[in-house]
Amino acid sequence: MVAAGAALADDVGLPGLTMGLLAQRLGVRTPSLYKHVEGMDDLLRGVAALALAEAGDAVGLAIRGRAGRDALAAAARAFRAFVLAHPGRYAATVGQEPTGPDDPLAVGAGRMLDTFRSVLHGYDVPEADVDHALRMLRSLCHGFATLESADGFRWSADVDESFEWLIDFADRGLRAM
Amino acid sequence: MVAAGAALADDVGLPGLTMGLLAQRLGVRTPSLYKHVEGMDDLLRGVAALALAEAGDAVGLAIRGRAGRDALAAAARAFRAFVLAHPGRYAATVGQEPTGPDDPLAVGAGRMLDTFRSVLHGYDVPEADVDHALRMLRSLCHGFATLESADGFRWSADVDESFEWLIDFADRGLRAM
DNA sequence: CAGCGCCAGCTAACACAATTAGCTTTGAGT
DNA sequence: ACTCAAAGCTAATTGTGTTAGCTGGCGCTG
Repeated sequence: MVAAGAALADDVGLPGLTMGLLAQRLGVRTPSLYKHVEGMDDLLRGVAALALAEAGDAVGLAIRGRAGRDALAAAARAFRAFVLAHPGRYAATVGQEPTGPDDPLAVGAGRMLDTFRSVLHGYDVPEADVDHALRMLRSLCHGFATLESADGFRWSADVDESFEWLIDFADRGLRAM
Repeated sequence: MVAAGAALADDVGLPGLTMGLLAQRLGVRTPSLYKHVEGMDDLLRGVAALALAEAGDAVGLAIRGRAGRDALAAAARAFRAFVLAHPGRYAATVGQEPTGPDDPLAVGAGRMLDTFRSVLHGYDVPEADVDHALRMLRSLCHGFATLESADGFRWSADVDESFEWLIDFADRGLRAM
């Protein structure tokens, strides 16, 4: 049922995700949803956790057997592809605070983080800089993907090309450390 | 009145910005707001336009008289500072599509863009790469600032330090072109 | 100065989303 | 066959956005 909510969010956008619409899509009356979910907030946290887990899996799978520039490019592309394919569920992840360390939300985020950390292993990043580099990669990927999925890049140049350029930029910067 | 809406959004968060609360803060009944604004959507677009204009001014002012690394650092810091100081109104800017080329939203975005373009003038970026570099800078700044304002950086390392590191990274990458 | 019309407020009312309470059905396990 | 819990339903409440239609004040014009 959280899965149905995630699919609906992808279809109609996160703000369009409504209890009534979800119930309708499930062929059920609205109050029945509360037998499965505590409320809208709970649903959103569930969707966010699902998105994080799926995205983490996709990125983790993409870098399997790769290292260095290959791994970075694969991870970035997989991340962007996921956000573009599932804009609604990804949007649910921003602004969610895990309730505790074993919250599915926290473990999903942690796995994603570990994946990017392993990408950095392919570069000579000093230990003290790893956290900063991680945040940089996250800001880049998150910023690009969310701007693109919100139609934030309106002017001319080709967006795919920009993304490849961006991967290249990050790779050169990391190799130069 | 749009200004009051923006201030309220900063106080209570964008989702907390409600017609009723805004009316209350203005000492007026809710329906009276519709004499000044067409509705919630219109209000949000107004807030977004205001935020874009203010942010553009702040960044433009920050780089005055600077060039190269100085300009880049000043622009990035001003941008981040604005988003942190005004999280609500900045959040209103994402996902807004300008209705036309003379929409205040579009001109605000354009001015911001030009400012960053002038920052790039301080580097030897080939003409063909300027758009890509612009998108990279926007993704970096937007991604970092939004993640930070949504409390997306939970783990240890110091966030200010990460941001300075990120400026440095971008500077080195741009100088190496 | 009287009258006119507009601006900005108000009340009443409606639509729709989230949520809760309490009843009913159904199906699995004893 | 009996029990009970899961999952559905209807009815009702609250909160938010929005529209319709009325009203009081204030500047203008005759």
